[in-house]
Parts: sequence; C-alpha cells; structure tokens
Amino acid sequence: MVAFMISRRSGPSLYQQVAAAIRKKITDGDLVAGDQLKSEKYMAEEYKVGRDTIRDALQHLRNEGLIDTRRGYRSRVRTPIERELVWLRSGEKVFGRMPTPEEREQLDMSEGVPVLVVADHVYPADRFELRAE
Amino acid sequence: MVAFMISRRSGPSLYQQVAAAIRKKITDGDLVAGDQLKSEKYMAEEYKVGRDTIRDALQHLRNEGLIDTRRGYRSRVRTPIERELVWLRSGEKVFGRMPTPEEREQLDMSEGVPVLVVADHVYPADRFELRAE
DNA sequence: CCCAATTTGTACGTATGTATA
DNA sequence: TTATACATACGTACAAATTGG
Repeated sequence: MVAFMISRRSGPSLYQQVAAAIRKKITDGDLVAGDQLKSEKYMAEEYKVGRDTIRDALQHLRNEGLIDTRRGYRSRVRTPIERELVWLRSGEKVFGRMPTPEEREQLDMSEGVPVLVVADHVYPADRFELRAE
Repeated sequence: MVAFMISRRSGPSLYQQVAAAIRKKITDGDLVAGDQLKSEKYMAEEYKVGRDTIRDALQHLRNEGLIDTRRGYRSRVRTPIERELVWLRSGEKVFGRMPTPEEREQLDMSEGVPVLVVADHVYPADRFELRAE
C-alpha cells in the first residue's frame, strides 16, 4: 500500500509532499516519540525521489521540532520534554527568537529550537515555560 | 582585501565559514537592515565555493532570523520590527516553539521565526512581546 | 504590456568525509 | 574492521518569480 502519492505535478514541491507525508505519520501516531525513521536512502527509493529531496524534507521537519537527526544514525521522532516552569515577575517582558550559533552550542540545543528571552536570561523553548506570578 | 579566508581545512565546514562571514558583516554593521546581499552566484564565485554551499549558509542565516529571501530577488538583511506589547495576566503560561506550516502560512511569517503560545493564542515572535501584568 | 535577463527554488547526480552500529 | 548512515560539497538542469527595459 502506498500511503502517499508523491508527484511532481500536484502543486507543492516534492520535498514538501514528502515532509507532509512524514509529518502525518507522526501526528497520526504511526510514528511515536523515539521511533526511528527509515534511512534517507530507503526513503528516497520509497518515494522515488533523490536523496537530496528527502534531506530537504527532513531539514524542515527538524526545524519544526518534530525529529532529531544525528550523523551516522537514523532520524528519530523527538521526545516531547517536560518543560521546566520559570516564574515571571510582574512587569517582566519576554520575547522569542532563534538562538545564535554560540547559544545553541552552549545550551546544547537541537537545530530548530527557539529561545525565550527574559531580562537577558535565555531559555531553550523546548525545556522551559514561563508563568506570570 | 580578502575579508575572510574560506578554506576546507580549518575546522568548520565551508557553509559555516560562509555563514559566519556574512553574519559578521551584519553584526558589524557593514550590512544594515534592508540591504541586499550579493546574488548566490556572485557569492559562490567570491568565496570560491559551489552555489549549494552558499545556499546552505543562507538557509542557516534565515533560520537565525538575520535575512529574508524571496525567489527572484536577492536576500535582504531583515528589518527588526517593533514588537507589539501583549499583556500577560497573572497565572498565564507562555512557551515557545516553531510554527506549523499552516500557522506560518496563515500568519504570513518568514522562515525561521518562532511563535509564542499563550492560552491557545499564537503570536509570531518577531512581531509580539509579552509582559507580565 | 511584453520580453529578456537575473535570481532564487527545486531536483537530480556524484563523490568524499565522518560518526555510528 | 566493515558496513551503514548522515554531512558536506561539487556539478547540472530547469522552473518560477522579480526586475527593468
């Protein structure tokens, strides 16, 4: 059974179609946290596209925080981490942005994870949530 | 004058070196908000790397929120937008994440911009900041 | 308004490096 | 050690959007 028809001539680009197919598997629960995806090579053959197209799709899924990829190891569905609660004092402002490469390094963050900034404190958004006092 | 030596044999990958070079131009003020970058083709020749390597670098800069890219038009240094203030009521929680493709579409967001989520409200992080009452 | 040049987007192929199993 | 798998980097080609004459 072919779950998805990946075709050049149906609107979205190939990598977007592939990304949508994998995204659906995750949101539908066919793939759950910790599950490995197939290898890029395998998926390239499965969807009949180039490996580059698969990598494009995976990169977008990484940037959505859905999967994690390590060199030499297949991509895995990310485990939602319990967010640590940080109290926000009255009057304090918070905004979000992507981390600098240095911050990503220092805070050991995955690609595609934003940060919350409160009074010069930088919180990885996948591990912290803020609550107004 | 060659501002940066891009070389295969000095640690970081080529696209990271290129990204660092362009990032420095922005943080140093050699490129300011609204400025166009050179074309990918031009930069590929300038740094003596493939266009693919330039594109890799630009994608990372997009994901850091530093530049904006439109098809058919050169990449531009992003204009920092004044963030609209939203008040956070006592007890309300906020967390950050990357938007889904649908949210990105609906909210007309650039690639690489996270969202702030407060009680099922989704705020593009480049246009809103929250403040505890 | 149309056309041509420019520029980015997508997609393929190939090769080699590096980390993991 | 060997095989597998992802990362990087080069190339080519064509599609699609924008710009400017």
